[in-house]
Amino acid sequence: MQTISREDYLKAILKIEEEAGSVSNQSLVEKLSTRPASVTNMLHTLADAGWVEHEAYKGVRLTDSGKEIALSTLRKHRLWEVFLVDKLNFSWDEVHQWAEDLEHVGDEELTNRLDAFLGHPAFDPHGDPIPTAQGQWSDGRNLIPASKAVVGDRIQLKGVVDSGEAYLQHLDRLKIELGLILVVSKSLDFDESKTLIWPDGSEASLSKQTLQNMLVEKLSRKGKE
Amino acid sequence: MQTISREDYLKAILKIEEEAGSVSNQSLVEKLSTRPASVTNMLHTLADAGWVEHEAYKGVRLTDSGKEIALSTLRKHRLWEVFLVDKLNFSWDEVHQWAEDLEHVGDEELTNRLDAFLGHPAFDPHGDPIPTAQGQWSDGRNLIPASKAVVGDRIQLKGVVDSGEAYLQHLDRLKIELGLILVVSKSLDFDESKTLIWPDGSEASLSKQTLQNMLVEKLSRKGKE
DNA sequence: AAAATATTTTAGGCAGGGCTAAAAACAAGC
DNA sequence: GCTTGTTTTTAGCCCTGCCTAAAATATTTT
Repeated sequence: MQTISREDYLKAILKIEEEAGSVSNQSLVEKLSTRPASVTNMLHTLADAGWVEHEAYKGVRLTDSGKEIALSTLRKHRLWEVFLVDKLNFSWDEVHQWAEDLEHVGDEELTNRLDAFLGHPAFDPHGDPIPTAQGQWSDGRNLIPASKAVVGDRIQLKGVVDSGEAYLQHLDRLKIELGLILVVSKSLDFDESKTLIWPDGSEASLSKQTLQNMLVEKLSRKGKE
Repeated sequence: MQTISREDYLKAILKIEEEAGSVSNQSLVEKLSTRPASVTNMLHTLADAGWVEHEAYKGVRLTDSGKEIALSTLRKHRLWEVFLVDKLNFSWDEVHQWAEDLEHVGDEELTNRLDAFLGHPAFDPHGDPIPTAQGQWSDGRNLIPASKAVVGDRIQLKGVVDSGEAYLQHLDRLKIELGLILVVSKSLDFDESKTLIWPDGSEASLSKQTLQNMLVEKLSRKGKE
């Protein structure tokens, strides 16, 4: 049985704060696949440590020190993911679980050396931004879901909303990977699917679902990036 | 507080079996810096899992499956040490603790990829042999403690008996590292210290203690390896 | 062989995280 | 404003590994 650490909770709270604004017990139950009572327990632990502020029945908020730990853990996680993909040649759908373990190893010094060894990557294998050693991680990019692209657009895949194994493997089967440039050739309004053209000239139609989870950068309609 | 895992116990039992032949509760208490009751507890756990055979008051012995796990853990530990030194530029006295954590991450697949990435190293940064994926790890080398070398011998440092921080840092201060070739120029029988000559011509006298912990290969008295 | 010493095991607890079942608080509907 | 239903918390217990203190077994000394 894989036990969920304090850091895992902090990371989850951080993500939910961003996605939804407020963090309920329920939202943590879902994100972490655990039970309400376990969450309540842990929130007490985290509050006692000064990492969150918790008001019974009202939800939870990261304190500054909690956020610092969450970002530092996220940084380690994403750097190790880069290591696993770039150096050990794992594919992007295989790395999450190991990174989950690796993120609990090492201190700031080790993390910084790993960062340097990897060449200070800005994004992980799923296109998620890697926080800096100083805890900065404003994305800076202006990405939109591919579902928002219209006919004629040249779009480049820069990230995914869902980095679950199933979805990533689905993209693999479609020969879609980070950096790939596609052109929207047709848009079926009734079911919101779109037909896209690959650089090699082949084309295929992607479902609304698939498109919503692809984060793309819109390149100029004809020219270059 | 850093908790000692089952694998750590198996590794310790393996080492003590080799060093001393039989493994007492006491020997584990010392090697793992813990308490007798904790050891007894864990030995029950390990025996229940079928990894050791334990007879009360008589000692403990690894089973085949226990030995397999111990060797596999040792392999992971030593490969990660190579990673930390070769890739992240840590020094040989800094890596043990992190490797202790890293060895619990990943499966055989990850370990084999790490092994390949590192170029299938045969020895870790302290000169200890790295077991193969098949659990082989006969050393093959014929190393002797430097204390056994006599005047005129050319010796090359290939390993250390004690890989504790203090000893390794002591060697660092003496500009002694793995691979270094020294020549024995003088031997003081009364306190068993020896004077050695470095490749750059400088010389220094090492104590019996220091010499006993250096594992060297005796090169031909004049020629090459 | 008895006494004294050393080692190992049992007994009983602590802490971290997890769980179920039941109670309490909040939110909605009428 | 009361009833129903959902969410959150409390209560009580499990498991792993750790600990101390005390009892049991070995070993050594006399």
